[in-house]
Amino acid sequence: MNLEEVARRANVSTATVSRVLNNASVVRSSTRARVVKAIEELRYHPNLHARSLAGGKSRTLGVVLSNMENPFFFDIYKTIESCAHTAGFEVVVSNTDYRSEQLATSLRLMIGRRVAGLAAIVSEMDPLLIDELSATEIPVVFYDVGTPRHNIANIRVNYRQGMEKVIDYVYGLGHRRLGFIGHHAALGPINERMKSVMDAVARIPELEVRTAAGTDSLDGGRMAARTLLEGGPRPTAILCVNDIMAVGALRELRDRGLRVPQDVSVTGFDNVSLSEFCYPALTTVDIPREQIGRAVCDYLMAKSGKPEVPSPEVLIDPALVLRDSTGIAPSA
Amino acid sequence: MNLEEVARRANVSTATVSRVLNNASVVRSSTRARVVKAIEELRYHPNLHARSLAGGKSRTLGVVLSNMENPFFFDIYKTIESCAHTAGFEVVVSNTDYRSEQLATSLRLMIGRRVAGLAAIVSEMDPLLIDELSATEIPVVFYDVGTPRHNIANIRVNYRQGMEKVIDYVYGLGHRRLGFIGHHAALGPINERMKSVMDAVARIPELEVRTAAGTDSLDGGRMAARTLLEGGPRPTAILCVNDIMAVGALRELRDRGLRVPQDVSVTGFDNVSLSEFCYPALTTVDIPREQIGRAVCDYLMAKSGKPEVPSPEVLIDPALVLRDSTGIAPSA
DNA sequence: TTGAAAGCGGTACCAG
DNA sequence: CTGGTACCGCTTTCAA
Repeated sequence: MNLEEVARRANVSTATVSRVLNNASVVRSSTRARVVKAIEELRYHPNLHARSLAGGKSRTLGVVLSNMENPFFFDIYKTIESCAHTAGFEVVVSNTDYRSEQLATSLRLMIGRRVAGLAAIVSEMDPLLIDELSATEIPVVFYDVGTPRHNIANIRVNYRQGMEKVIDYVYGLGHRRLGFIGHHAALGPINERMKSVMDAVARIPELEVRTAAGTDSLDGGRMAARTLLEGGPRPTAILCVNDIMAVGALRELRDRGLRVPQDVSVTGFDNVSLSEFCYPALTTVDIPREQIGRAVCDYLMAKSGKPEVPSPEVLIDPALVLRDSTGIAPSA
Repeated sequence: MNLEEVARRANVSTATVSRVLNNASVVRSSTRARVVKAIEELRYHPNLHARSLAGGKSRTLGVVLSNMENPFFFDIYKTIESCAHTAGFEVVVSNTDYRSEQLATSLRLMIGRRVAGLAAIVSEMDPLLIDELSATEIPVVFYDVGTPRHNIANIRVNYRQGMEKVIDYVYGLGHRRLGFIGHHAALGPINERMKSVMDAVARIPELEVRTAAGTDSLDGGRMAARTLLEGGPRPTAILCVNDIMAVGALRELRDRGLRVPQDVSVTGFDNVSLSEFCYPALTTVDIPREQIGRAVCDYLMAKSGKPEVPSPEVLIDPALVLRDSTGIAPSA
């Protein structure tokens, strides 16, 4: 089923069918009616591959995420999608599961699709891949990783400042023995998140911290908490790299008969919706995911076509959100 | 950047470049090396649109979901994706947010992409859209909706049986005044889910039930619970259409100082991971999402190409999962 | 207002 | 083993 069949049935040329499909206003309305009729009768659906091949331009944004299952990423994605849709762009998404090999695959897939713009909301980034992207003419936005380059913009959150707020806060509550739960990708010493925690702790000599890692999931949080609780003196406050791991940690504490926050305080990060629905509601740090998504999307769509557009500046100082999972350190 | 430029640089024809790209084994290794070198130097990435246009076949599956944010849908998607990937298929996904207009858009998008197979894991389906799909030669699987047709298979879960189990269980615990929380798409009297609940309740004359609806989200569950609790005599058991809405309901009950399960029992549905991590852990019904995803994927990939493949039979009798959110009816 | 035809970037068949 | 070339389905001048 293609243009030609439609054209034949409507007694017009393929050019004309193409015109009504793209509602060029030049078509006489009687002709248009005939074509529309043929299209419906034939249940014709234009081949999008042919279209983008012939047209040259894309009107599709690519979004690559580390873990769509984590609402943090999903919320950003959702914002990008709705923002793109209202502007008449499509969005195609891909998940990396924090695997750098999958990242390469996903990114190349997007390049192959000749997306109009590419958002990489991922934790890790191979410099060679960045070169590869930079060589294309596709506008790219990275979140929280890498540095600006040709056609590559960056948008970041001041994770460090957020972490400092958390640590100062629990310190103020009398906590001295801390635990930090991260996912594997966030726990290497090279990692920005890890460094932030360590540096923030190092500012205060009385503080000590032990770390543990799991997968970026509810269960990963539970497992990491288990490791933490079985691997040495019990921390009085457990800081988590994000909310879902914190919810996992809450579960483990509950299973062990430890009360939150009376026995152990817990903090999350991101302020995803779940952080308010779990029990106890999580003290966390708000990362404005909508703002991030909007900035990414606006930039990519503006850039798509235009040569130079200012890089979006979103280096936010995230705010602490106090809820019920933190309290005064026990026996303090 | 295209085949021709690569070909020129490597002093071969485009046909040969195409061959090394598709690793046809016929290419002399010295030639191949030259081509590979050119590809890398030029940072060449094949245009996937051109490829699928020329090739004719697709190796991409389309997945359309009502609400990716609900882990129920996401888990199915994830299974399909991993299943497809290991078979060398790509997956492209689209969300409808329960909006039938968006469903039409999504489905047409998939048709336009000439996907090799299409999974529609959605709650509602316009018969006209089904006709439209049936007219294409794309193999389609619907979940829980519609009936088999040309090129259209169906896969369903015995929701009714699951609901009956829940109701019999809470009845056995002495509950007589029930509340049911659904999302809007699941609450019309035409809806299968709604009917299941009503019929299951009707079997037992002593039972009465009030219903409320919200969006399919944590917050929707909370709001629906609020409606239920403010709109009449308090139910002693609140049955929810799925787990995330149940978690939302738990929150509302907590806010009102009602203890679960001492004052009110709550049940979920689906048995998503969160149901085990919330507090109290939810009594729910297990829907084998992996099995569903696998069946969908296997069918579509088998069908893609072959003319007739048996329709996947997954009419499961889902199992009740007892946890901590249900108990004996108060003052019973 | 409409049609003819030249691509868009690949694939695959047919020769050589 | 390699090259030439006819498509794949659509868009887009250029003429009529």
